[in-house]
Amino acid sequence: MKTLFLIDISSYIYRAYYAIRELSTSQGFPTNAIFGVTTMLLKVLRERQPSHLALVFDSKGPTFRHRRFPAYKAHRPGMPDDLVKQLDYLRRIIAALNLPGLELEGYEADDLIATLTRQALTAGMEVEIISGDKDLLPLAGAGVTIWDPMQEVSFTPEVIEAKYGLPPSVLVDMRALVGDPSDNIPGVPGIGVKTAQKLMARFHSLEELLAHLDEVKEKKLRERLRQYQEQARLSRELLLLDDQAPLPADVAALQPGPWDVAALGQLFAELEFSKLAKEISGGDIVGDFRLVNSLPAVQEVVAAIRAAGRLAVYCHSGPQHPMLAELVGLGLSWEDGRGVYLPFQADMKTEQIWELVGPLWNDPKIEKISPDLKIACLWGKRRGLKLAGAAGDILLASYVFNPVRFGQDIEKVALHYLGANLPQPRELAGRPMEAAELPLELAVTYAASRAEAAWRLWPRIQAELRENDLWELYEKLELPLLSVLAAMEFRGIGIDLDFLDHFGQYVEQELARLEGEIFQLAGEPFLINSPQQLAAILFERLRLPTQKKTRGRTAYSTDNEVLTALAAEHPIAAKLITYRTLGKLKATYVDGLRKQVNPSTGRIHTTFVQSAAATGRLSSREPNLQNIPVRGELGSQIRQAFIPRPDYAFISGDYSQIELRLLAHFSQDPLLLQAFREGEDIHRQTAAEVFGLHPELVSPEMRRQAKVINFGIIYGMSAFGLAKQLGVSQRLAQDFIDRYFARFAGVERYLAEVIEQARQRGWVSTIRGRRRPIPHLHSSNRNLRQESERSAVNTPLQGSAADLIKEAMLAVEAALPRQGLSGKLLLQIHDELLLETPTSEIADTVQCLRQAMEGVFHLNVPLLIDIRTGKNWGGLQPWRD
DNA sequence: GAGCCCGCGTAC
DNA sequence: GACGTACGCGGGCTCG
Repeated sequence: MKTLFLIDISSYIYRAYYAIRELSTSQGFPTNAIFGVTTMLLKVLRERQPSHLALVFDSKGPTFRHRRFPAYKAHRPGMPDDLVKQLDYLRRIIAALNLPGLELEGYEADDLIATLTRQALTAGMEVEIISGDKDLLPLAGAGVTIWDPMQEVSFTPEVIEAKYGLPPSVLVDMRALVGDPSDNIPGVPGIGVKTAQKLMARFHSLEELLAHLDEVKEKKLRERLRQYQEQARLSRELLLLDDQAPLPADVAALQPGPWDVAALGQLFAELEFSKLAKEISGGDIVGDFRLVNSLPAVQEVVAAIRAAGRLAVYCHSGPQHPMLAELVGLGLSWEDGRGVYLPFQADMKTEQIWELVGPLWNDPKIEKISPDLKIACLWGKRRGLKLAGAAGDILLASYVFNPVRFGQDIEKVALHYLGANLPQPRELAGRPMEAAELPLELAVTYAASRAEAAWRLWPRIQAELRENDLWELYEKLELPLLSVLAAMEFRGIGIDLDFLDHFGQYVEQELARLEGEIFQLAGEPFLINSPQQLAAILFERLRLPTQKKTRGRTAYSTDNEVLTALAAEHPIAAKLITYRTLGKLKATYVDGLRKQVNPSTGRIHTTFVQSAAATGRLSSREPNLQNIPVRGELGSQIRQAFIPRPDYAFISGDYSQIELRLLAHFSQDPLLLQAFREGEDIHRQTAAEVFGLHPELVSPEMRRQAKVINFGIIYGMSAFGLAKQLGVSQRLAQDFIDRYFARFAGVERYLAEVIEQARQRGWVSTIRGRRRPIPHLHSSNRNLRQESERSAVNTPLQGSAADLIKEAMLAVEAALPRQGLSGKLLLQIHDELLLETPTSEIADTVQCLRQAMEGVFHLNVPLLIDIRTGKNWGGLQPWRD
């Protein structure tokens, strides 16, 4: 038997809008209702595969109920703007899904559903109503069920009877007694669900009840029913569904048609519904992907690439760094729709392949494109090749266009621009699998499709960069930087393993000792590293006073702040703090670093990720060398394990207060400018201004407070945050902030301008024109809005600092060889560059570094660096010229 | 056992 | 709820 599915679409639009957490595109366009409704529709189509279906809409104008009872639904507020905006997209998605829709002026969706239900039953069909609305429950009956796919509940007459104690047919009469304030249906005052259920169980209908009112024992109730009987009748009339709406009686024609997959893909891409886009994309990327496994065939490929003059590359390997792994194969593409795969594991010798392919790497006339050119550069370096003609890094370019949308994920970029699904290893193999382990024939598709996608993506992304004034940032800064980063990763940094191991042994002993003491004090052993178990010990067993909840607010926090407060209460707290510190050192920095040492070189090769941070900063991973401890006696021991090559020394150049200097530059605040121009200690100067003292009278405590205030300004901190940080009252913190802005009025004005501009155009920018979308500045959610304001304030400062140090890296790396110096960049730690240089060249290298870093941009204040040198990273000493 | 989230801690 | 940007560890949960 055929089933007609009737979808109460209007109510789902509202429900999705209110039920789904704030959801919008990276540009701030609200998408929560679109997403919710689309997900629901796809779920219905997927799970029920309906042959007959209709989306039923409410009519826009007044209905017979409004004419009957003018107050009907009178208190309903109009549709929120954020929802109105989404309707057009929904209309287009429904059109692309090719689903029939019904709407009739003067009728609510419920009436149309009732009418269609009657028609379908007459035509011998069953009906499934897709709705989450109670109003439709009376329709349930033989051949009619109501299903809410979002709650996964199905209402049959039996379910309804079990839930309400009444058959569906009586529900209307029951609700007529209760009324519905949200729709202004009056009902009988003083009668609730319970009473109404009882009455209906006894009398079975409103009219029966009114006809036998004498039989109602309770006097008050009886009188109320008598007094309000007309109102109850009116309520029933309003609630009763009209199944005689003048619809064409052709339910058999309500059939879904074929999807317009291209249109859907385009819509989902615009809306940034990457998961949905993937779900509907007719399938994997299609193309002609060939295995090339003979040397003559490789020669033909090379010739074809030379003729094309451009080459897209995908380096197929495991997830490890190129310095620790082997290349499995190369995916290559030089024309739309086609790609080849060169395996390094089958019949051909790796050396022979590289002999043929290497000249392509070295040839600047052949432009290179890749999802990740830095990796290609590194694999080349392993073979002694220099990657020339680097042009199109897909992930990097996508990041420059929008640093927050896709992460480092070629699959998402391809889906967005090409509407194509790049198959994952598990899709190809039918089970979870490491990419590098894929059997040859699957590796061909995997790698060649990625190269081919990069090939087609590049012109698209390149055009987008040019159209948005981002081309220069890409071409002049980020693209050349990737080669510098590759060189830094390739060099790695030396590690004194003996030192690290000895330190590790010491820490381990200390940990064992502390563990014993902690168990003693706790009275039982437990997992100290488990916040859950630790909280149980502290707050239940030891009955220590609880401090605060965790961020999820599910449990009591045991973080450092809490333990510090507890230190006054119980000796266990101080030991836990030390245990945590040491445990972190051991697990993350001793053991973690140990695992990353390249056994053949004794060096650590981090990966600098150029497309990760929303502000334009780099990040570092496996291992993260940008968060090696520096504070504390024990922490700095870790830095001492980092050493230069024999007869080399480390040089570190550290921008002094670069973000505050940028603040002075952007805001043009006279006092801040003056402070930096006079070379003052900026925190002391701030303290002098805020506390109204002569700088020489500023105490160390005042300076410390001023430093916190300065950081707070950069981060958009509130009085609450400042108070917490300083350990003063919120009132006093607000007072500090007020006095700061009274003195540095230009700063206040600038920060307000940044937010206002971001509000207007939806993004903020940095000194080199990098952009970051700030989507939620108009949000009605205060948290989200304030979070956006803080990002808007912080990003131009943090991001401009990132721009400048990146430029300095290019300058240093170019200047050193030009001056015949062999010092090399090893690490970047956001505002610091670490180099190693032959001991004999230290002085010259320092001068070169200083010039490069300080000369990178002429701010309205001096841009200064602090230089330190030394024989390990932990013991660097200030350099004196 | 893999994969994910949480709580926490490290850096700038 | 309340300070911006990252990454990584151990515990613990879910899922297969």
